[in-house]
Amino acid sequence: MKIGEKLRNLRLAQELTQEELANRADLTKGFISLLERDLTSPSLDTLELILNALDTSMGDFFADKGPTTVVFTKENRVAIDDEDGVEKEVLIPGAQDREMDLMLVTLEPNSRTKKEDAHLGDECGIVISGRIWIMLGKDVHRASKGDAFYYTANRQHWIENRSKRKAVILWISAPPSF
Amino acid sequence: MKIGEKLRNLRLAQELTQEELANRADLTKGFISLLERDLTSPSLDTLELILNALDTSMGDFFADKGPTTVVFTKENRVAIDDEDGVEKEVLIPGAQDREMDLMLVTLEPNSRTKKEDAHLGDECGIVISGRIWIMLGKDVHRASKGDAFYYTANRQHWIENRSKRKAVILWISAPPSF
DNA sequence: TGTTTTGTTTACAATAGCTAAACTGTAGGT
DNA sequence: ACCTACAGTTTAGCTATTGTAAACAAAACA
Repeated sequence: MKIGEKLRNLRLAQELTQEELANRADLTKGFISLLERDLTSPSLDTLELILNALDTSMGDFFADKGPTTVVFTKENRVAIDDEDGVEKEVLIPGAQDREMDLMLVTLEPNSRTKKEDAHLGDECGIVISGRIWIMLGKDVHRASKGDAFYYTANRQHWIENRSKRKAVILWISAPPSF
Repeated sequence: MKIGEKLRNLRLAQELTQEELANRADLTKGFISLLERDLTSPSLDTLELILNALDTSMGDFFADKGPTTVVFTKENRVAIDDEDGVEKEVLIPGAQDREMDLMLVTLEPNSRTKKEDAHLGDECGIVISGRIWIMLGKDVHRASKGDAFYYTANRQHWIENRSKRKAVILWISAPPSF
């Protein structure tokens, strides 16, 4: 796996020499040189030392790069099938190569989204209007207009609207799972 | 670094035996056993093989765990100082241990947010009302009500409202950087 | 109880991971 | 032009790590 360029860019961004980084990480500048040119590979422990010295983490380091399109208009939205009474629109299509996925979801009264199985990553969002019931495994959480929500998607989860009014939410998943 | 428990949980979640995972990753079940009990450490290439076999990625694997609080009401919001004419509210405080940060930002006409330096991670959001100008280094992107936006925060960036009407946006950062 | 399945253990070999030190290229000062 | 300092590169070498093979142990099943 090629990590050299990324490491070099991070080091330069912090205005460090190979020797300075090596000192911070308790390594040698020769090794840093080999790493940045992908002529060797560090152990996990060593990589962690280097990333700590660069004020970053494994998760951030391995997060995929973002795309070039910045603004996505309403025309870009892609509707996704879901349960009856639920209208799902991906606001930023092609999320496979992105860190997050943004979705606008409208739930008619007494409707619910498809159940999602546990997966890696987190989800969050905000209630634009109405009220929702966030189902996490066996746990139920209620959120009203203006409330935000956040959870790790390590249990089966879905969202219900048990009220008599339409609910609209903005739903974000990192990494994309929708 | 301890990755054994995480690997085991991922393997069990996919209902694989150590031998099945080993086969998928072109390794031996003995090695999987050692890994899951943190009695050895894989090389980066080998870890990548294993994570691919588990349908995940380095970024996801090393992403930090999420929190337990799920719903955040308006009372939880925390205002953040910014430039004149800009009102910033973190919707989910305590984002240090989360994958994403959610912020509601109101920009009065002819106002702008503080400039943020380049950092690791991505940011996205949606324009709730009004219009914004997304400044990415030297690039300018305009977004109107209903538009979503997404970018990698690898350049200095901030948001302006160059219109004569108030703008309200929902702004997400992964990992949190606000 | 016996068999199968799954996980653990360990000796071992190959090589990866990292160092130390010398070398190279560039920039700046005299 | 020469010298020095700085930053990066290169390479020989060594040790510990990485990963295997095969035997053993525990758990599950019939």
